[in-house]
This record gives sequence, C-alpha cells and structure tokens, in this order.
Amino acid sequence: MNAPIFQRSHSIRDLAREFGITTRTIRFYEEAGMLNPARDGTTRVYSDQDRVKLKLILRGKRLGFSLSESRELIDMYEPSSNNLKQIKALHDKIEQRREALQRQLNDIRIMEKELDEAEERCIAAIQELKRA
Amino acid sequence: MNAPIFQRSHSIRDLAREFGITTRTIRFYEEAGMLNPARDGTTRVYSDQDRVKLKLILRGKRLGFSLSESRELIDMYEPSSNNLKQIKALHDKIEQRREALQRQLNDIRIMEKELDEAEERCIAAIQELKRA
DNA sequence: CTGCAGATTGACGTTCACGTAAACGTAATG
DNA sequence: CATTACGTTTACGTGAACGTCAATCTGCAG
Repeated sequence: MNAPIFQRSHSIRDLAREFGITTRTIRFYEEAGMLNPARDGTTRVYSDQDRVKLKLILRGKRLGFSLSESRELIDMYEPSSNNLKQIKALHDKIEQRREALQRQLNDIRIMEKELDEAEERCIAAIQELKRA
Repeated sequence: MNAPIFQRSHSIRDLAREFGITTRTIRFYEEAGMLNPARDGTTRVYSDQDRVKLKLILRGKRLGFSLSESRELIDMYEPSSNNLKQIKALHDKIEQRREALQRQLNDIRIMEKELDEAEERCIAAIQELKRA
C-alpha cells in the first residue's frame, strides 16, 4: 500500500510543495484560466497533465515570460482546433517564440562573456589587495 | 562638422529612441539609483558609460531579471571597492548569476525541443485538414 | 461530540515597473 | 512674438502577480 511512483492526481498542497510556490499562486493561475483542475466535491484535484501545465508556466516565468505568454505556450500543446487558419496562426506564434528564444540565447552568451570578464577583474583586484 | 561616430554624450531622447523605451523609463531607472547622468544645468547628459549601463539593464530585463538584480549585474562592472571581503562577495554573486544563466540555458533548450514537437503536431494537423 | 488541520471563496493590500498628466522652464524657428 | 519641441519635477494612476486575512466548510483523530 505504498504511494505509487506515478501518481495520477495531486493535491494543491503537494504541487505547491513540489514547485516551491504557494497554494494562492496555484489558485491564481486557475483564476487566470491557465489551469482547470477537477473537483472532488469542492476540493481541487490535479491530474498529471495539470502538473505539466504548471511546470510550463513556471519555466516560462524563469525565462521572463508573462503569464499570458506562458498561456500561449501551453496552448501550443493542444492543437485541439480543427480550423486551418487558427493552426497556422499557432504555427506563426511558435516561430515567434523560437526567435525570442534565440535572442535570449544570444543575450545569455553575451552576459556569460561579460561575467567572465567581471570575474577576471575581480580576481585581479583580490591579487592586488593581497600584495599590498 | 558631421556628427561624430563615437558620441561621448547623448540626450535622454536619443537613448529612448535608440532602445525603444520612453524617457519616463530612463528617469525611473535613475530614481532607482541605476543611472547617474551628468547635468548641463538641469538637463540630463548621458555618457557612453551610462548608455552601456542602460543596455545592461535592458538585457537583464529580456532575461527576466528584476531591476535590483540588474543593478547587481551593473555593480559587477565596477570593482571600485578596495575591501577584500566585498570583492569576494561580488565574486560569489557572479558565480550565482552564472548558475542562474545555466538554468535558463537549460530551460531554453527544453523549450526549443518542445517547440519542435509542437510544430510537428501543428504541421501534422494541417496535413490532416488538407486531406479531409 | 469536540477540536483542529487543511480546504475553499471572497475581498482587500502590496510591490514592481512603469504610464499619464499637470505645471513649468528654455531654446530654436517661422 | 507666438508656437513648437523638448526638457524638468511632482504626483497620482495602473496592470500584473501575487500576499494576507476573514469567514466558512469539510474530514477525521481522540
């Protein structure tokens, strides 16, 4: 009767603990229409899919995306639409996101280089102080 | 009497135009203590160094850093301190930033992969609709 | 049954990152 | 000289992303 390795459902508290956020935050994402957990009575019950969505939102956040941008990302996982025009619009958004990521990647590379230089100056300053 | 290629000073409007932000934003960054432009009378005069700082702030923004985090990044460029302890603390922060960037880099890689998959599903859906 | 931990729904508060507007100075231009 | 363009400070407004608190409702251990 151990806990199953692959849980199919999670409580709001479990998810909050797992991702290091508060339950308020999770409920807020639901208010924003990004999560639709099932209910056991009034209590929210989160599926593995809900967990994945939450993960996507948080990763988006780490990358500096707004919640509505993250929602776009989530929507890309459900080509539920059967409207060609909508799907093409989605495809465009995917390309836009990809380009945004490329820009970020570039920023990161530049910033890493600059951190390297900053570190060198730092180390040099330490050496200088040691000799003085 | 042409404009010099390397300007030593810039007006607030020039910078705003160059970076696609408003003058209000630039003044706000000054309020936050991240820029200290010289003054010609009351008018702000920005040096090339100020311009670089602004660039750093905006790059930080694109990477999802808060303004105070960006300020930390800026501080790394001026090992003005001659206090060994402070320099070492700075060095630590540089390492922390580097690790944060690594996490971001990882997030980006994952997200790119997921965008690839989303695109595939998208294309598949389009094909499907074409045959129907 | 009692009590208490943990869930829920409002509703209001807060911080960040600016926007917006008012009131004013200054310099060039027609 | 009047207008236009740009600059300044001061102050209040705003949207996003939650925090906090109160009131209420479960479920269950003792």
